[in-house]
Formats: sequence, C-alpha cells, structure tokens
Amino acid sequence: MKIGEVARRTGVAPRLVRYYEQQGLLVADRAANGYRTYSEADVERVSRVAGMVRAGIPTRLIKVLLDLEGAQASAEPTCPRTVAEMLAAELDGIEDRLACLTRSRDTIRDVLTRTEHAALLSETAAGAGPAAAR
Amino acid sequence: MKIGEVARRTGVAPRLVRYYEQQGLLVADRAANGYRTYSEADVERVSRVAGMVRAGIPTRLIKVLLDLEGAQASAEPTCPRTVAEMLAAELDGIEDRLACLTRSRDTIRDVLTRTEHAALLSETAAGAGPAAAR
DNA sequence: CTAGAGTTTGACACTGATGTCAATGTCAAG
DNA sequence: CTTGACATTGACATCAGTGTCAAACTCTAG
Repeated sequence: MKIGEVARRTGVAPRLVRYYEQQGLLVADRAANGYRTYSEADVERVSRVAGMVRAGIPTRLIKVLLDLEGAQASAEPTCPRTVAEMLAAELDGIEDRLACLTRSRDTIRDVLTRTEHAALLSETAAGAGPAAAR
Repeated sequence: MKIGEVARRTGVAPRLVRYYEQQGLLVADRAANGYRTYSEADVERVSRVAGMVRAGIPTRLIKVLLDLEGAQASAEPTCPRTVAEMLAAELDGIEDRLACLTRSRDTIRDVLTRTEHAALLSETAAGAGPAAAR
C-alpha cells in the first residue's frame, strides 16, 4: 500500500511517516515509480512509533527500542556494557515520566469523577488496567 | 531562598525556572532588590513541573493540572462542561502515553535482565516486580 | 573600595517534531 | 488527452524547551 493509506489507517500524517523514515525508524520499499510501498507490519510499526513519540521518547531511542524488540525474539544477547548503561539511564527517565503521567492521570480522573463528569471517562481505557498494551 | 539554590536542589537550570515562571507555572515573590525568592513549596512545584515537562505534558496543560490539584483540596467543583471535555481528551492522550512508556520500560528491563546486566536495574525506583506504576 | 559570585532582563540560536508550500511526477478515470 | 488525486523532494515556518551570551545590578568577602 502507499503512504496515503498508511496515513489514513494510523492517523499519522504522510509528512511524518516520511520523517520517521528519514530518522531511520522505518524502511520503505519503493515501487518502480518511486512511490513508497508499505506492508501491514509497517502500519503496525508506524503506529507504535507515533505512540512512542507522543510519549516523549526521542526518535533515537525509539530506533534502539524497536531494534531491541526485534532482536529479543531471536534471543541475541548483543548487549555491550556501554549500551546497557545507556539503556539503564533511559529507563530511569522513563520511570520518572511514568510516575508523572500516572499522577496526572489520577488527578484528572479525580476531578472528573468529583465534578459529576464521570461519564466522560467511559470511552477511555479508564476502567482499571493501566499498563495494557494497546 | 534565591533561584540559584532552587536550581541546585531541583536540578533545574535557573534559566528554566524563569521560563516556567514566564509560562505562568510559577509565581515568585520578589525581594526588595528584585531577586526572586522561593519557598520550600516552590521547590516542590519546580520539581513537579520539570517532571511533567519531561513526561511530555505541555506547559499549558501543566498549569491547568496544578491548578486543579490545588482546587481539589478545597473541593471546588469549578468544572464547566467544556473544560471537562478538554480534560477527558487529555486523559486519553495520557493513557496512550502511559501504555507506550510501560511497554518501552518492560522492553528495556527485559533486555537488561536477559543480557546479564540486571545489576543496572537496582538504582531505579523500579524496585523489582513488574508491578505497574499505578 | 574592589573582586567575584550570583541575579536581573533580553536577545539570539538550536534541536525535535510538525505544518505548510512549491514544483514536479504518476496514475486512474472520464 | 486532460483532470484530479496522490506521490516525490526540498525548503521554509512554527512551537516548545533549552542553552548561551551580554550588560547591568546586588551582595558578600577580603
């Protein structure tokens, strides 16, 4: 499929899909005419990238993470000490962000329920599960 | 205390403390000489703001959230419908980010433990269990 | 009094993520 | 063939968050 469809299905602007590719987060095959062609897997990947970006994870780290997820399947312990340390540092940052976001989420929920606008919570994954992979 | 000490204690550059104030996230008293003066509570607030910023929450929303936390204490249901809807929308975004971050965190932890670099996990607020930051 | 550290404001620059626009190429439908 | 929707690349603009520098002021120590 072409970039337009990917954009429609992921809600990510074509502009950004190209940007992500430029940042090395994506690899797109090219059709004879030069158009980028994407697979279902790419759609998945674009969604995940967009989500991570919105979560404040910098593109550089996103690249590393996605690569790791791939390598994980093949159980390769390709992890030199320095890289591991870098990851540990990033992990700290992520934990911080999780704490902040969790607190903010609770604040908003609190306000919403407390002000009789609890109905607005429904659509959300609000129910209970905090960590569900969407 | 003056801005320098706040900076030292929060790890936030003086430049940013001023920036946050400029964005309306902070209010600082002024001494006779024009220097900003801060209280313990301000130190707390600066830390929280910095954390939220790092978590990808835009300053505008941070302002609203902090105000809400304050208003929450006084149990004021000062929440017009439109504001509530805006909050609900933001909440959705936050839930998404939480999901992404949680997944990324798990990935990193997985990699670290799997590659015998588990020692690096210790310092973190992580503790041990995959218990979500809830 | 003077030197030095810390503060003030303000300006300019930069990065990262995106929006937007322009000029051009491709393709399917009328 | 022509039109219109979609693609391509590249440039420029914007916004948030920061870094940095400059000129001037304040305060403390010597």
